[in-house]
Amino acid sequence: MKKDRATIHDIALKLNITASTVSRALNDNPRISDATKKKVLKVAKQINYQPNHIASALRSGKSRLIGVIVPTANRNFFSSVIRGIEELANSLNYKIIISQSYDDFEKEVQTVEALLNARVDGIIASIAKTTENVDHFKKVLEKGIPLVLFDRITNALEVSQVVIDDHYGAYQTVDHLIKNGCKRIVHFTSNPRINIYHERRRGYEDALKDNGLEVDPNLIIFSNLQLEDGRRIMQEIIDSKIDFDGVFSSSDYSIMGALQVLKENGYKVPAQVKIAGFGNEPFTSFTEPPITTVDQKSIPMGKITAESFFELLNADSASSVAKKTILKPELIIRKSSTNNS
Amino acid sequence: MKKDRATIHDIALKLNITASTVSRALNDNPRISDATKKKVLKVAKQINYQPNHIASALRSGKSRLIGVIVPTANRNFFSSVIRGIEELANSLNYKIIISQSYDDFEKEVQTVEALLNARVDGIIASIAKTTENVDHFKKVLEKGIPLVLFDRITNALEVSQVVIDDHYGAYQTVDHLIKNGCKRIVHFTSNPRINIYHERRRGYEDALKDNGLEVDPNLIIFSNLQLEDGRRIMQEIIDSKIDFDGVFSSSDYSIMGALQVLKENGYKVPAQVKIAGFGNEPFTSFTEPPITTVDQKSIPMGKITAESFFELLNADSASSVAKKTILKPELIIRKSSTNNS
DNA sequence: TTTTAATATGCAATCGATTGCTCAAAATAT
DNA sequence: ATATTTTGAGCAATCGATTGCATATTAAAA
Repeated sequence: MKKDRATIHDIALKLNITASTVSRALNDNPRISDATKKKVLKVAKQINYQPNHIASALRSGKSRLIGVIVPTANRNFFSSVIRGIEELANSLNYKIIISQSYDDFEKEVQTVEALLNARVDGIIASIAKTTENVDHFKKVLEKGIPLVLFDRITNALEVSQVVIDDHYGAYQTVDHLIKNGCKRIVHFTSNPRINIYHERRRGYEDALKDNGLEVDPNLIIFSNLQLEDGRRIMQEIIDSKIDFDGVFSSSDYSIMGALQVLKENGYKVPAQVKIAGFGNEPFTSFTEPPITTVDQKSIPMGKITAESFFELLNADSASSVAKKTILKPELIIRKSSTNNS
Repeated sequence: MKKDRATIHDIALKLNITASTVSRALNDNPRISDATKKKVLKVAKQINYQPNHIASALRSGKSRLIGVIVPTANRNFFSSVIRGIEELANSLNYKIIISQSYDDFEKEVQTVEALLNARVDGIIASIAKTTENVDHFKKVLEKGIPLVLFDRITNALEVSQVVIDDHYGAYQTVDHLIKNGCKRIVHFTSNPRINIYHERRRGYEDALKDNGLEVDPNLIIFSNLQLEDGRRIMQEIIDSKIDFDGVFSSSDYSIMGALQVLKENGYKVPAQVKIAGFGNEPFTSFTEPPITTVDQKSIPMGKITAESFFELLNADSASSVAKKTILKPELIIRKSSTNNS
């Protein structure tokens, strides 16, 4: 069990040259002759040399690590985005450190700190639900480290951002529900300080108005949008005898809970109540009936997020090219919201 | 936009002491007086000093990074295990680098290599489905770097491992199906070189035998166990007119596909066909009927995996304490497999 | 043949933190 | 008052790779 790893000095020793030459040979520096390069490569392979990225990072100041912060990797949307980021990053010889904030502000702050100490070359993040203050991200910018936000963004920061047009997605969905006969549509939403919920709600309201329907505040319910929240809220609405014939949720999880409760209470979906969620989580296609939802274009989002990141990374810090990319989401119509079923 | 980060030398300069002293002060070394320590701490805070882990890693040879390789983070089981690992790791001041192999052998090999180059202090992994050769993991061991495997393990390696008792889980499930009247149970399985599928199949066969039923090779179907595989296989079985009254799948995804096809073909579940999956993915409780499945105890598994890892890390490399932990999974009985529905 | 220009490599400093060894000053013991 | 400890810090090397600035050798030009 030999623990010692080969270094460029070991190679140098064997060939009776200096470490500098070895280093240059390995980096394909034109100042080194092909003959030497070949010899170096050969010995490197022979003694199983593996570069020490730590040493290189210290010297160059570049760790080739990117910190990625998501609320939770356990969601189709986030893991797809991560995959998109990872693909581009890996092809450019970067590794990503995935960290989860679990939607907890404190954890997010600590994570940012830890990533900075690990000397990541940049950070890509989607903000936690409970985050109301972004000083920790400001610190990142102050250090001149590239930062790109996606999906859960904030306007308090001058950074590159990638989002979908949440207003559009919600508008399309609600318009679709109305076209299918809904007149009293309940809306599940969450903390309005979070851009995505705010925008989706605006889309909901605008669609109602444009179709000559009234916005009834009693139909707009705030929660954490988990499955249990959907269940609880749906039951409360049913119990309160409020009149409704549709539900549009900002999350697939809470609409799932609502669907369960609706069925438990004998409501026919979509005959009596039409419903739609947001996020296109895979399970929405497994339910009975399958649930209409909005696809967030996670793959392109990951790709574009990574592209924006590397653009920033390669830019001369002076011309900080903070730009906002907005993708169009896609309404996925399934049985839960249509008449002809 | 100042990019320069403070170092211990900056602190030393301000206080007219040496960097060594600062370093010791920050590490609370007893050889430094309290007065000096206080001054150092004060200046450190004042100039917003943040330790450079890279430099420290180079010198100490410890990066305080743990590489975690999973087939995909986009699965409830894996993300739960990751969470368990992360919690313990963070509390000990370690960060984890999560990498996904996407169940691809080549990617796994590259990932291991990349993690080694990043000089992680150890690796925790669940092996990719397509991996048939574990030389890349052997290399990890040869370097004396702690390696712990969970769930998808291999016997070709002398390392600490954490698994559930797959045989037990499968046995319980199949026994349950039989007790509920099934006599011809189809089994969806995958590559038998992967321990979990092999064990689950053994459990399936043993349960049949112990109940006086025959093992019919025609009922054992190999695939990748994705949803589409489940759909395809189920349709093929139906088309082939093979007699069956139950399906036990080694994966929740393929049983989901099977359920869809069964319903599309007019089969009543569970009245005519009883089904059960494995994994307790959240969506199994959302389906109609909800699907009986096996919970893999992901939270304890993550915790125990991390514990085993740190045990190895702290052990004197001589007494390598490779140990295997086996957790009991839990059968979650739902409507898809019971009579009284 | 001498000068100039390429070409190939070496030297030594550097990145920031850590640590074994040395040493001066202060405290205690004889 | 001298000898011995104890305490607090400094010096310099180290981790492994990189790089600006020589330098030696060879080739081409004058």
